[in-house]
This record gives sequence, C-alpha cells and structure tokens, in this order.
Amino acid sequence: MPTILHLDMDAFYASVEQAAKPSLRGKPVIVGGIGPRGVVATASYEARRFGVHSAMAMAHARRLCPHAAYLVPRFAVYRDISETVMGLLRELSPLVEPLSLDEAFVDLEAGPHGSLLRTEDSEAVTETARAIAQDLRGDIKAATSLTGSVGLAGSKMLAKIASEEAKPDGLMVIAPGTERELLGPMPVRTLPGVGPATAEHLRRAGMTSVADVAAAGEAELVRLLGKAHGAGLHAMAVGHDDRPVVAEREAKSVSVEDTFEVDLADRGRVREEIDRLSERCVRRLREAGRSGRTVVIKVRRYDFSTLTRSDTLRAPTDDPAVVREIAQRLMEQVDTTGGVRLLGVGVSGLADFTQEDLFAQAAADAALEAAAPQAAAGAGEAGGSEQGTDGHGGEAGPGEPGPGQSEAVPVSRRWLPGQDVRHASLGPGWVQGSGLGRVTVRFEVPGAAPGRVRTFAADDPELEPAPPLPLVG
DNA sequence: TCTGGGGTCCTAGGACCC
DNA sequence: TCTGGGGTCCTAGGACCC
Repeated sequence: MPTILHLDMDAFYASVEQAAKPSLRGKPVIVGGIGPRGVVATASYEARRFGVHSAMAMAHARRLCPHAAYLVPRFAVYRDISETVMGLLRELSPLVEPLSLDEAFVDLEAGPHGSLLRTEDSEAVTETARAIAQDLRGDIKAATSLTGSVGLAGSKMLAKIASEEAKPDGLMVIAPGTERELLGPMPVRTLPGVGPATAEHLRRAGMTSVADVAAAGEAELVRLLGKAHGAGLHAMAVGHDDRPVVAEREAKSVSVEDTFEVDLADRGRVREEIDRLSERCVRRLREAGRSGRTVVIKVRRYDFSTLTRSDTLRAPTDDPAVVREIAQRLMEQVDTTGGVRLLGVGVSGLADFTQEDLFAQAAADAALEAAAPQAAAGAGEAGGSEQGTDGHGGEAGPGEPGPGQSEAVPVSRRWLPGQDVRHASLGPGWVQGSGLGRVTVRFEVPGAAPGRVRTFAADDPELEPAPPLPLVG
C-alpha cells in the first residue's frame, strides 16, 4: 500500500534564493562555492536548461551559463526553512526520517491518518494518501512560498523514485501491483546504491535496465558485486524493499575538511591547518555533546589521490589537545611531496559522555600526558570569531588567511555574492557582486517587486552585513 | 579552468584471542 | 606441542548519497 511518503523540495537552495531575491525569479541561479575550486550545490531549473547540474565544477558552469546569478549558500536560512518543513511532516507522523535539509521519508501508517490507511481497499488507501500529500504540498507552499514534490508508494525506494518522477512541483502515487512494470524499463542508475562504478560493472555484464538486473537473478549479482551489494540490488530490482522509516538516527562520526584555493606546499602551513581543523572538529563534536575514540585525518594530494590515516584510543575523548596531537602525529607520516589540495580531520567511534567515560578519559589523558609531556595543555578558544550571520562552515573560504594568522585579515571584509546586507539609509539588500574596491548591492526584500541596484566603496561605513529576512512575513 | 563538504555502509587483510 | 577454525577489533580504501 502507498503509505510511505517521500518529499523532495524542488531545486531547494536555488529556489530559496529566488524567493528571497525577487529580481532572480525566472532567471538562472546557481548556488555553490565561489572560489576557483568551487562546485555547484544547486542549479535552478532555468540554469539546468544550459546543462548545469549539482557537483559540477563552478568553472564549468560559468562556461555553460555565464549570465546566471552565482551565489554563496546561506545555510542558516536553508536550515530554518527545513525545520519549518520537517515540522509539517511531523504533523503527519512521528516517523519522519530526514535525508538532508530538503528531503525526508514519512511513514504515514504510524501517524494520525494511520487507521484510514490500514484497510484492504487499495483504491481507498491511494485516494486518502493522495489527499494527505496534496494538503501537505499546499501547507508547504503557504508556510515557505516554495514547492516540493511528493512520491507515495509501498516502500522507501519506490516513494523516492516516484517523487523524482513527479518533479518539479508534482505528486505521484505508485499503485500496488504496478511496481515492476514501472521499474523495468528504467536505467540501473535509478536504483539506490547504483553509482557510476556499479553501473559500469553491470553494463559490462550486459545489464542496463532494471529489468535486466531482475532477470539476472540473485546468485549472478552476488557473484558480480559481492554478498551485501548483490543481494540488496536484486531485491530492489524486483521491487522488494522493506527498510523501515527510522526517525532521528545518531551520528556515527563528525568531520571537517577544507580544500585550499592553492595547494599547500609548506609543511608548516600544513601543521597550522591541521591545528585549525582539529579545533573546528572538536567544537562540532562538543556542540553535539559527543566524544569519540578514533581520530582520522584525510589528505588529498595535488594529483587528487586521497588517503586517510587513523588512530584509536582506549577511551573516547573530546579534548581538543588530544585530537590535535594525534592528528599532527598521523600527518607526520604522510608524504606531501607535490603539494596538498585538501586536509580533513574527523572523529568516529562516537559515544555519549557518561560518568564511566569521564573516568576512562581522565586515565587516558594521564597516560597521554606521561607519554608526551611537551603537549600543550588547554586548547582555549579557537580564535576564529564566529563571523557573520550564518555561523556555518562557510568560513570565508580556504586559502584565505585563517584564524591562525589573524594579522593578515584585511580591514575591509570580503563581500560575498548573495550575502545579506543593510545600508544605513537605503535599508536591506544583498550583494550582487564586488571587486576593485567596490561592492554592488541590490535593494529588495522577499515578497516584494524587484529592487534597484547601487554601487558603493567596499569599505563604505554605511554598509554592513545583516541577518537574513524571512521568506514569508 | 576539472573535480566541495558532510556523511554512511561495505570489504579485505592482519592482529589477537579462545 | 601442533593445527585449525571462528570471532572481534582495527586500519585503509572505495562506492555511494545529498
């Protein structure tokens, strides 16, 4: 019965920006990293017509669609809207499983409409579910001014495929009994867990459609892809998927990473960045109230070859000094000849802090201190002020002078395209572009008519960063 | 002017223990 | 004392997802 609902907001980040910035409605908008090594996070449908899509290099997108608006993501805004939407989903059922800011599964049977959906009459169930979904789409539109697409089916996989088929701004219900005829002709990439590598593997074995995979049989797929993957894939291909909707899963790891605008060649710089990343990682760990036993570093070299090194403690820690020392020691063993493109620091094997953990950690700390007496105590604050409006990892951007060298930060802050600002007399607006000591601002607000553009000196004292405005007043 | 950042899960090999 | 098997933990890498 079609009682699993999948919601997917349409071109989420780009749609939020178009709603917040009236002059961008109906125009190609591309949200992503602005630096030389940025990639596209989301492209609006207008931009997709030029071939721009997620995960594409920003430089490539600029070639395909030079006249688009290129904006940095404003995660604080997206998170806010996401919470509103997830709240609406939780009115339908306590079983809501978010997959990202803009996507979630809902098990409608576990909710207040459950009794209406637990009948044998599949046509009645389908109509009830359809009505619930249409009401939801209306509520989302009213609360956020944005559109989302909904898929309804008897399993997570099919619900997700249905929402994809429904896009944009649509609804699709997969009626019981129609699964295999719908799925059969679709390309193998439609199935969850089939990426470029598996698709190529299957193609070489003569399978390009879901029907091909179903016909191959489980034994053949297990032989080809291994036990877990092969068996899982075959089940999906014949329309079997009994994975439950699971609300609030605990995170199993926390990590941070930075790609640098220019490869790091100097070991001293590498050590500085490892320090900064360790601090950021531990800050996130502590905000989550967690601690972990395994410290991992990640290194991507100039040629994109990537490696990880890890070390596991006897007891979990959330001590910045401990994480920093381990990360530095792991880094010492990595050959960085040719330069480093990316560095990352993570903690896994997470545990909640309990009394026992605290005892164990004290012992582990003492042991570590005995082994390495030169290790500095007390990491103190990270130094980097939580600048600006969206305290997210945005952090101006790698390659830019970091907290480690605050002297080097220029007096006039960097204006980023898409950023919210306020002018002392002209009011709220957003940065359209900047450079050569100037910044161009468009003065407009959500829900109003497109506004006018003015250009200022980059250090104009009347201009300052501002908090974002709500989409719906 | 190629290729972000934050995750999850699986596999394989070696160490170690029973 | 020798041999074998199984289970668990750890490391590293790869594929995949949004």
